[in-house]
Amino acid sequence: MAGDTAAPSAFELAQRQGDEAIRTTLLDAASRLLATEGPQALALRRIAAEAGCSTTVLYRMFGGKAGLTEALYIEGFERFRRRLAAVPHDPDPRVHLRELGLAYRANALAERNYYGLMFGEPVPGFQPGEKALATALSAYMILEDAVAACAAAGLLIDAPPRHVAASFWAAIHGFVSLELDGHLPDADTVVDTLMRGASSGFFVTPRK
Amino acid sequence: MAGDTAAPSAFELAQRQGDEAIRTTLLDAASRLLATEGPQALALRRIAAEAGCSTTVLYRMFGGKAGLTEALYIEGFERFRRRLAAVPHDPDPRVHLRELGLAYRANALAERNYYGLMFGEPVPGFQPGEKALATALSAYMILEDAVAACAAAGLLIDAPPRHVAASFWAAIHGFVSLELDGHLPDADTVVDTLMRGASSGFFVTPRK
DNA sequence: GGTGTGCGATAACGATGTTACGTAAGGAAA
DNA sequence: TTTCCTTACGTAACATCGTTATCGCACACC
Repeated sequence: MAGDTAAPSAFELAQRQGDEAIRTTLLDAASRLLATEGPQALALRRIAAEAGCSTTVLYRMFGGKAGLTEALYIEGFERFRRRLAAVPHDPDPRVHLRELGLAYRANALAERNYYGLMFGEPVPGFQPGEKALATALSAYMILEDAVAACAAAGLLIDAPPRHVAASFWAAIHGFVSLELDGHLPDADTVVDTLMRGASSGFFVTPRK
Repeated sequence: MAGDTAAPSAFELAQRQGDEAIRTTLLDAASRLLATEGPQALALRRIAAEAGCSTTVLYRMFGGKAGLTEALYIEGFERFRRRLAAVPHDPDPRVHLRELGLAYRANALAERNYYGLMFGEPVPGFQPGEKALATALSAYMILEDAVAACAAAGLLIDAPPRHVAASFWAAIHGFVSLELDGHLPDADTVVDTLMRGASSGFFVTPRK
């Protein structure tokens, strides 16, 4: 009959373009499952079925679940870094830092399953490897640079800028974690108090 | 021969004292496994073997893995609350709040597997129920009361004390989370900067 | 054209949470 | 005391998970 050949799966299409296309196709399927159904849906059989292939391909591309999780971890931090890098530079470095904090929160809320993968531990045995931690660091550097800009402008308290950056990161990260866990019912208003506290806590008013 | 009766297991000993003793025995075994080997070791067969019984008892006592996880979650927050409540009350409420923050960190470091269970999500599908969240809230209330004491002493900035308490919690919680994840190599010095920022950010010097 | 190499699907293995089944024990009623 | 019923427990089976072994097939290379 006419309909002898079924529609080619995403995997079959990618297969003609080399391993890199296969890899991104699988990663896309996994990413979609993570975003829409949460980390529970990150089962290898599930991902393979979604892409239209068998789990063997996942082992060839990622070595196993740990490798795939790490790839998603890196992808999450990449998206994170891009979002932070896209925040426009306000002339006032304090304002820029504040807007980075708000973008941090917005990104975490928009892709909470990625955020959980990056900072929670929804995949039982997973520990990020060297490359994964480097990617995380590159995202964090955007925050640290913003704090360094504040320091260069003489706006910072007398403390190592790196410690201030880590403290600021801890504050916004903790806030987001609690919010995602449902511990902060009125998070929208709390974030204002948090930013106010960070402003008056880490900054000094420059003597003109 | 003489050695006909083997040594009675922990479960058999508890069995003679009623269901409550059985429950605490199983919870003790699970708690020990969690503390020493991490959440990976929280397998029902493993816990049952440790206590000397079968998994059926776990289902009768806790209804399944979710119920047992919730019991451990509550136990973790209970320990947390007790530790925070044991912090001596410094006359200066600001000092008391600071020491609560340090106790928060110390407890998290001492029982990091419990902390991961409470704030991470190492058991794939687990969501805390109503009673669990209430227990968590009672621990948090100690922090909120300390902030309220600061407010009563006229030491707080012009913001709702509840928002200040939430912000303070977010900061120390985020710091601990990052430290446990290995993102803060020099955590010991960062905590000083964080506390300094919180002090000058959320407090005002009272006008005598 | 033969040959080998690697890729992918299928199936099996161990471990997990969960459920069904059989059994023994203990108490209540006759 | 005897009988019966309820309850508790252990064993075994089932579905699902990550992982690995096996087999077939297609393509490339000589």
